[in-house]
Amino acid sequence: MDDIDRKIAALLSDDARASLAQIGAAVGLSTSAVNDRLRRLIERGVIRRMSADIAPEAVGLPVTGFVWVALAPAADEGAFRAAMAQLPRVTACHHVTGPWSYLVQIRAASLDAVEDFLSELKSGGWIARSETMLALSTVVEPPFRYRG
Amino acid sequence: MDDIDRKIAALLSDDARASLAQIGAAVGLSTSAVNDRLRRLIERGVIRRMSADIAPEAVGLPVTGFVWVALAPAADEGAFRAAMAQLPRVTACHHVTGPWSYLVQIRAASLDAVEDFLSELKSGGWIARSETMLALSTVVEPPFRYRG
DNA sequence: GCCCCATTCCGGAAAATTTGCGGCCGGGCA
DNA sequence: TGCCCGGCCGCAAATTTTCCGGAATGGGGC
Repeated sequence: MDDIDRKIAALLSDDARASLAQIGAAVGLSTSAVNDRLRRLIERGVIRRMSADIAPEAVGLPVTGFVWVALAPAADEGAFRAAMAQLPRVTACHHVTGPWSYLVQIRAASLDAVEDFLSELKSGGWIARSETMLALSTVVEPPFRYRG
Repeated sequence: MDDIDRKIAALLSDDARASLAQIGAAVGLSTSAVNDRLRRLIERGVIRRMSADIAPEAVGLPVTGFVWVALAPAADEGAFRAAMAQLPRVTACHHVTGPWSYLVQIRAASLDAVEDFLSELKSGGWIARSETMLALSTVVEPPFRYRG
């Protein structure tokens, strides 16, 4: 994990389709050397995947919501996590410090869909309390992974 | 933007290195047809980019922080947005509903680095008030784009 | 019904890229 | 000095992408 590896990681973060020759030219290595490093970066888990960043509006998911969740005292936290990990509309879910236990980010087709999501959370018996905020506009956004 | 396009988008979200032949086999099209559709998806902006998802810990950024920001009344909001867009440590920034104006997500090398970020925000004169929460653990996370 | 146009598909050839070697070089070490 | 090992290079084979022309498909207009 030297500077060249970091530069390769940054280049591929920007354009995962860059050819080995292009990368090699940028970092001063042959295609073979770049290929070796790339293989090692993937093996070591430095590169977790190559992913297409999909425009959420283009697939009918224009709404971004943030849901603060306080888990119910009796809730099965493992099951909650498993459920969040499985839902394709959940784009992020973190256990956080502060008054809430989880911060869940979702992408949805409409405000109705956001409401449906909250209903599911409640009827699942997981949450004691929640608060939802919507994104009005987005300045910076990580790549969106469309999971169908 | 039919079902096949959506399936291609989903497949490439999962693995941007899948060959046209593999995708073709999955959706029942020839490589040429898949190539046509891929080109159009990119042209139309449905696919915004192909990106390598980097493990943040592997590049020395183990800390995830969420900063809720209330902008100072006199703050230049455009400049604030431009600054957020430019900072490589800012992984997300949304204008949101609720008591705060912005939600800023960052990746940092340490708690000290988080503090430094907050100091910069304050000394920039942008924020009236802020609250920071840290991620204790992560259940779901979008791809991380390493920007150097 | 018929023509025309646009769109999307296909197969195949050419170009580009990736992959899989063997060999070379330089640093660490006994 | 001599050996070993990691990392690099160039080259050739295999794979993939790109770039055509031409064939189906599905409306619109007459």
